[in-house]
Amino acid sequence: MPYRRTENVTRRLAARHAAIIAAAREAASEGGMAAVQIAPVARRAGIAAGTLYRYFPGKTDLVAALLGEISTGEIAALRRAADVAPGPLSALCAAIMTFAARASRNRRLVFAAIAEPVNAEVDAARLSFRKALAAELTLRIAAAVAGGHLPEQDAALAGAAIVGLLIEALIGSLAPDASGRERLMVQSSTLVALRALGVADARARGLVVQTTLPADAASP
Amino acid sequence: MPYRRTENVTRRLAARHAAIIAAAREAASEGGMAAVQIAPVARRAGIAAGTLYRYFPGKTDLVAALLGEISTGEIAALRRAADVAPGPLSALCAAIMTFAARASRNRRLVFAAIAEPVNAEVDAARLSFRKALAAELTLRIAAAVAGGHLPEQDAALAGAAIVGLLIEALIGSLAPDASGRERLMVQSSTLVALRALGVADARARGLVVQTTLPADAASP
DNA sequence: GCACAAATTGAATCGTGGTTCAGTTATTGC
DNA sequence: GCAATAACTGAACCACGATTCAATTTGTGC
Repeated sequence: MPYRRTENVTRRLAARHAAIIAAAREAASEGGMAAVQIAPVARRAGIAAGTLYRYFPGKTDLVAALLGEISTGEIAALRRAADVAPGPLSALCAAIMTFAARASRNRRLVFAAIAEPVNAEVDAARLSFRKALAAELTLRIAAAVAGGHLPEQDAALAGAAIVGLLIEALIGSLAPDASGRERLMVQSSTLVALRALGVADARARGLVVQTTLPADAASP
Repeated sequence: MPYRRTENVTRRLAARHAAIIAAAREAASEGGMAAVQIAPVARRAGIAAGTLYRYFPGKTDLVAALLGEISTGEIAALRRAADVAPGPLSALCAAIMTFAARASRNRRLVFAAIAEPVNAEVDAARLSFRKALAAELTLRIAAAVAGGHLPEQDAALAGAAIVGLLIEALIGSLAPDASGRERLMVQSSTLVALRALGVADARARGLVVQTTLPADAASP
């Protein structure tokens, strides 16, 4: 019985799988979801178009995988930042700022992942990213409310609202420049977001200024 | 010289032009931008596909016209509501609530118009809708700030943020039901939006409760 | 009714981009 | 080196939806 998939090959296959997703990510970062096309992505990954189909049954699955990866990464970053904060309110602030900071870097990619429809099937994946994001914030908001740091409110509604607020303020039809201004934009947006949750202005300012994000808050 | 376009014909042509846009609007209301396709729209309008091209040079122009109409209508409604309010702050509140209320009705249509990419050319039209919306709010925010009813802030950033906040809270990955709950959702969202601008909670509640919208605030 | 022009039709055409597959190359165990 | 199997290639194929256009109908002025 000649040929059994050897360790070596398995590793190469896995590497390619990753390379394909990475290529899709690059494409999306540069040109949005519209730029995630089979042929270009395959070329970027250094394989033929047909080969891609040995790794993903169809474009839908590729995009879903990409969204999944992005989602996982963003949520993880957000948690990491929140978990090192001293209290519920500063955890919430850290979570918000982290999302804002990361969205402000990779504008295009995050926007594509969160707001660019592709087709009905992929939309499920996009929705679950949005939901995960909102859910994470909702959790933190609820915790802060429970601790008496925020007024009573519908945490789920507030979570969703914050996501929308940040997206539009930072990436939607945003100020076209923002070079260098980014840090300021992130802080201002976070401020508005905190106010939306009922944090008094003075307090919010203090929180935002003293919040330090983990080193990786804005990278991968 | 037989045949000169008579008054009667002109009227019919104009009616068809309107019928086509109306058909496109219906399609978008039901299935989002993806459902705005030449053949179905033409069928709805009661004409053949080819005929549509005598009214619009291409699909892009049709969609742009649709977006323009929606934009004009929404902005007008928003102004109407704000203009009858007694002061800058209640005008702002009325504007926000009006947008929220109208978006909450025609979810699909407003979402399509504001957030569903079609192609690069149409995106210009979509952007200008978003911008017009944000600009209108920005204006009212600036006025309220000037009058000392709101804390100093970047009105443009705030305007954009409010648009995003409302969209996400009301139509994005929103609660799937909302039947009957709509009125409540609109009020809650408006509350959050006002807080985001720095209106203290109690005051915001008062504003929202006492705000009465013009009769047409939620219809065409 | 007739000549003329505009308007309309809808089937054929075209472009784009995802998907398939017959042929080729790589890998493995002996 | 060889047989057996997997992986890979890229050009051909296909689906979908916008656009075109020759043929037809409708409207106008006499």
